[in-house]
Amino acid sequence: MEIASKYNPRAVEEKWYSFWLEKKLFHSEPDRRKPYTVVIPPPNVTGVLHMGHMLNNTIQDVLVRRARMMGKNACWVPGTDHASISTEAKVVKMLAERGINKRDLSRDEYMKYAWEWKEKYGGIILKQLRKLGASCDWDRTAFTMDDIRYESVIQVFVDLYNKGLIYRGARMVNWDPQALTAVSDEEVIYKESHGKLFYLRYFVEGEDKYIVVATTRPETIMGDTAVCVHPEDERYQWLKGKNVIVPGVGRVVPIIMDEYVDREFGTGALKITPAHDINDYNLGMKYNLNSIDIFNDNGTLNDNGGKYAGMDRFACRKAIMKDLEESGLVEKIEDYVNKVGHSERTDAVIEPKLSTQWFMKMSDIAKKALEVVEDGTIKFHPEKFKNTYRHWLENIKDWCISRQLWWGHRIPAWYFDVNGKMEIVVALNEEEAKKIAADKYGYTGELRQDEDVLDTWFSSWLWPISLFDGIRNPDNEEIKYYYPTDDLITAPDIIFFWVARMIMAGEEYRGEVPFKNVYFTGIVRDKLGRKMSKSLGNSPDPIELIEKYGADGVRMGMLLTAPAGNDLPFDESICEQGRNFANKIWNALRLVKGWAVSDELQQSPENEVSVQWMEQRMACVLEQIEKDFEQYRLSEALMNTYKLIWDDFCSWYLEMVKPAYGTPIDRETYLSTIAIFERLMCMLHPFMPFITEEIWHLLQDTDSEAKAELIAQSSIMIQHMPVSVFFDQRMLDDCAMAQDVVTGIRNLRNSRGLSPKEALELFVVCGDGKQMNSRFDGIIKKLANVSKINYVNEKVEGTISFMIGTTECFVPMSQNVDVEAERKKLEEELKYAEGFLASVMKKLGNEKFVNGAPEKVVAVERQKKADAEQKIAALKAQIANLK
RNA sequence: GGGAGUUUAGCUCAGCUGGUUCAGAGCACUUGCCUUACAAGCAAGGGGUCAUUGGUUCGAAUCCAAUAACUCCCACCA
Repeated sequence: MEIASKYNPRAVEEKWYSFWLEKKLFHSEPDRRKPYTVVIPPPNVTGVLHMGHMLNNTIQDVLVRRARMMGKNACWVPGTDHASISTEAKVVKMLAERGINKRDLSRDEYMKYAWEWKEKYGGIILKQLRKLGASCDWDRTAFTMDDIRYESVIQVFVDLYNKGLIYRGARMVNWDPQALTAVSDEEVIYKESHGKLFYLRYFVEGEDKYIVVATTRPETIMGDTAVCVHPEDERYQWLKGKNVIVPGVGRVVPIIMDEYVDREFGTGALKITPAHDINDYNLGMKYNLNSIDIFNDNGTLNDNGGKYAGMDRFACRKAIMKDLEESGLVEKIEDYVNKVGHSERTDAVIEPKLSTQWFMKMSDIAKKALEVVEDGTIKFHPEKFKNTYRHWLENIKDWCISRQLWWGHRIPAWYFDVNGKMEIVVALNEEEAKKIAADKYGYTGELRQDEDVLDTWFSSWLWPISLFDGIRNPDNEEIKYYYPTDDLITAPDIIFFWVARMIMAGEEYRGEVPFKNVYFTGIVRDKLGRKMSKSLGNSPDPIELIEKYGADGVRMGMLLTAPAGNDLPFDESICEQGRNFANKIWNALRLVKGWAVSDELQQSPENEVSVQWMEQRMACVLEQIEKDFEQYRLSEALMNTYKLIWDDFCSWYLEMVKPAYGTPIDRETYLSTIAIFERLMCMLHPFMPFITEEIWHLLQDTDSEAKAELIAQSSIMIQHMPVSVFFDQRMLDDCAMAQDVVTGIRNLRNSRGLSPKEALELFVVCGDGKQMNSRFDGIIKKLANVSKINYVNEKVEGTISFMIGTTECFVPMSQNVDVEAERKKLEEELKYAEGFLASVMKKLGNEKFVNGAPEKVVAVERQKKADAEQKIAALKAQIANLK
C-alpha cells in the first residue's frame, strides 16, 4: 500500500466524524457503568465559534474522551442559551432588513419572528463544534427555551416565589437605555473614561452667596432635590438649615448634612439626585427627599427636563453647560478620569434608574453555596478562584431577575385589581392563576400577565439539572444516574453569573452539588497579550485554522499553551507544532507499515530488549500522565505524551528495531511494535482524536476479510486507555546510560567531522564495581555505528575519550587527532570538575553541615566527592596520555 | 480604596513538604546533514545572578519581610 508522505487531515477528519455519528459512539444511556457527565457551558444561540470556545470545548472533549476510554459511561450534553439581549438585537436587525419595526408588532407576532430567526440562524456554533471533533451526545441537544427547560424555569420561579425567596419591588437598578431593560450588577462593566468635572454655583436662597458643587453629570441637575455637605465641614457650617437654588433650574432645595460626603473630593459639597444615582437614592430615602425622574427609558430627557425635554442625555449635558456658562453659574471645568458603567451586552452607558423589578433573595442560599466550595465538596482548578468566589458570596446582594424584553421566559405573574388595589398571583399558567385569583380574592375577571421576561442566567443556573429533566421529574432515572455531573469547564469571567448560581440551584433543588470539579480556563489573548475582540480584528477564525492545520493540530496548539487558569497568548504558529506532530506520527506509520515481516527470522536480543525498554518507558510515562490528569494539568499530560511518542518511540525505539534497508523484521518484534503503537494512539486519542482513529485502523491486522470488516466497524474510541503498571527503573537507567554513550559517540563524530558511515570501535573502561549493562551493547552498535565494544581495565593509547558519569569511553581514531584542541577540551572539563569538587569539599568541611544535615544528604555529598575525584583522576590521566 | 495573583533561557511555562530530577521542558536559535518514514525532518550544540534587597538556615528558585513591575477581581468619591 502506498501512503502519502504528508498527512492530510481534511478528508480523514470528515470521514471519522461521520463514522462516529453513524455508530452513535457519542450517545449515552444510563447503564451499569459509572457515569462521567459534563454539561457544555451553553454558548449563545447567536454565537459563532471563537478561540475561547475552541479552548473550552477542546478541554471538555479531552476529558470526556479519556473518561470514555477509561470505561466510564461518558455523557457530554450540548446545547445553546437563548441569550435574551443579544438575540433580541439580531431579531430586530432581521426585522429592520425586512422593513418591519418591532414596535408595530404584537408580542406574539414578534415571538414568531424570533423563533424563526432561531431555527434558521441559531446554533451555528454547535455545527462548528463538530469540526473540532467534539464528542457531544447530539441526541441530547437542548436549548434553554425548549419545552422542558422552559417549564423547569417557570416551575422554579413559582416555587421560589412561594418560598418567599422571590419578591417584586421598586429599587434602583442598572438600566440599559439601548436595550431598554434592567440588567444585573454583574452585567455592568466599569470602564475608565476621560470626562470633565464641572464646578457649578448654587446660590443660597435670599442671599448673594453661593456654594460650589462639583459634578460629572450636570444634566442631572434637573433632578436635584438637595445639596449635601459633611456635618463637620468647617467651610459649610454657615449653610446649616439654609436652602440653595439649583442653577439654571431655579428650584429651591435644602442643604442637608451627612457623613457620607467625602470632604476631600471636589469642593466637599455634593448635589443629590435621588432618581439617578444609587448613593443619592439612599440619601434621599434617609432624608425623605423628593425623587424627580428626568429621563425616559431610552436615555432622553422627559418632561421634567423642561426645555431640554426630548434631548439625549449627552447632548443635554453640552446644552446645559452652555446655558450655565452664559448665566455665569459655572465656576470652572476640570479634566477628570472616572469609571463609567457600561452594559455588558450593548455597551451603552448604564443609567441608574428607579424601577419596579423582580428580585431574588440571595443571602441564605449563598451561605450553602459557599460552604460546599470551602469544604472541598467542589474543587476549583486552579484553587485561587476560591478567594474570588468567597468574596462575592460574602458580599452578595439580591439578584435582579426581570428583564424588559420579549425573548425569554415570561414571568408567570398575573395582575388584576380588586377594589382598586392591584393584586399579584404567581402560578404555572394562566389557568391556575385564574383559579388562585378566584379562590383567594374572589376575582373572576381578566388577568394581565407581567410583560417582563427572566434574566437569561435564571435559566442557565438550572442547566445541570434541567438537562436531565430533574426539575419537573426529580426522581427520573436520568437525573439520578447522571447527576451530579463530574467536571465543569468554564471561563473565570462567569464564575458569579453562572458557576455560583448553579451551585445554589443544585443545593436548592437536588440538595447536592451540581459538579465535583470546576476547571477554569484562561482567556485567549493575542500574542501581544490583548484580549481577542472583533473590534481589534486580532482573533483568528477557528474554522480557517482548522482548515489550515487540521483540527488535531489546532487542538494540540491550544492545549500546549493552556495551563489551567493561565491566560494563553495565542499565536497561530503554535498550531504548526500540532500539525508537525500529526505528520510525524503519520510517518512513523509509513515506516512501520513499510516493513516486510519474516516468520523465519528469530527475534534478536537487541530487538527483545528494545521492546522491553519501550514498554517500561510507557509504563513510567503513563504514571506521570495519570498524575497530570488527576491535577487537571492537561498541557503537561499532552507534553508528556508528545515526548513519549516523538522522542522515545520515534527517535529511539523505532531506530532501535528498524531493520536495515531491504531486510525484513521478525514477526515478534513487528507485532510488539504494532501493539505499542496502538497503545500510544490510545493515549493520544483524547487530545488528537482524528489522526489517532485513522492510524488505529491502519495499524490493525486485516489479513482476513472477516477481520477487516470487524475492524472497519470498530473504533479507537471504545478501546481501553492503557493504565500504568509497575516498571523497572533499573532498566530505564541502564538504557539511559546506553543512550548517553550513543549521544557521546554522535557528538564526537559531529565535532570531528567524522561520517556516520564510518564504523568506530569503542572501549569502555570498567572496574571499581561500575559496569555498563551489556544488554544494550547491540543497540549502541546499531545506533552509533560501532563495530565492536571492548570492556577493558586500562586506558587505551591513541584514542580520544569521553565520559559518561564516571565511566570512561575511548574511541580509536584512524585519522590524526588535533592534540591541542583535545587537550583544551579536557582541561576545561577538568577545571569544571575541580571547581565542583571544591564546592563539595567546602560543604563536607563544614561541621555544622555534617552534623546538622540528614545522613542521607551527607552520604550523597560523599558520593559526589568520590565521583568527582575519580573523574578528575581520569581526566588527568587522559591529558597526560595526549602526547 | 479592598483583595488575589504573577515575576525562572529570546518566547510560553514546569519546578510539590528547603538538600542529585536543581537550575528543567517545549518552541525559537546555532552548527552539520536532501542518511530509503518524516526538511512539517535527522543529529549535535549554545542560552538563565531564578525581579531587587534583606532575613531565617549548615544549606534558599523554594520559607519570611520589604521594594519594584505587571495582571486580574471586587467596590464605585459626586
